[in-house]
Amino acid sequence: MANLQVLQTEFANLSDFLIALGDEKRQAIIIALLANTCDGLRVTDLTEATNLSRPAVSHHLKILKQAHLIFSRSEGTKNYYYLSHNIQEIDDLKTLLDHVTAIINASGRK
Amino acid sequence: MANLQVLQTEFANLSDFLIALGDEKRQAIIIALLANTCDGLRVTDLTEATNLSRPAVSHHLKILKQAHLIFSRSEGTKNYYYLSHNIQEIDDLKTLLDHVTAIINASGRK
DNA sequence: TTGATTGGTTTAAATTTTTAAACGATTCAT
DNA sequence: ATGAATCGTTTAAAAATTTAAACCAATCAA
Repeated sequence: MANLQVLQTEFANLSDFLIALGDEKRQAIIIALLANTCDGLRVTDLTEATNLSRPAVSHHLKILKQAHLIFSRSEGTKNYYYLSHNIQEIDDLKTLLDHVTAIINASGRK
Repeated sequence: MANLQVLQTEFANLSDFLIALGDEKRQAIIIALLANTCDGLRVTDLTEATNLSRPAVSHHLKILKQAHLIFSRSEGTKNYYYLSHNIQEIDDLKTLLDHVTAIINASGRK
């Protein structure tokens, strides 16, 4: 039924995800990871792909990880970063968008 | 087919929209507008609904307007703000999310 | 016309975000 | 062990965002 209280909660829960997706640098990281989902990419790979410094990449990876967009695997000193194959937030965001359009349509018709 | 170039364009075109949606203050404005889509809300209404100052509300309204989320109508000195009833970006964002999941699923299966 | 109301803008300050330099910890090869 | 390589962290600086105070323009009522 999507009342406004539910909507507010959905919005709040998706803030980190939306902020993570909105930044162009992080979009570049996501796209680089999308291009290589087989064995993961390391920080140095991503610095080349994005023209960012290593600490900057590391920082954005942390934000993406907190937003549950990526995860990582360690082999010795090497860390491989992947996109999560099952991103719950994608479905949650679609649900939120559906709720918004439902409310807009309902009030427009009354 | 959603290759990566297309995806990059889709991402870039939605940056403003995603950034606009990610901020909690703007979420509060959106929710206030969702609660009243009949005759619109004025800046002073929104300052009460959000506990923001008038310049802050004005600033966020500008960002929301640039993201095509809202529009306004003037009656004399009074400006009424509405949610757009037809937000193209919502459909665009859903398309983008579908492309992302399609790519993730395709590579996970290979 | 005068005074009051509404609300956008500008400037500057405060806050947050982003970045880089330096450092530290761990692993691997020799 | 020793040296090299990988990469996260911390600190501080730079950049961007957000906010408020003050100001200005336009409209309306008297």
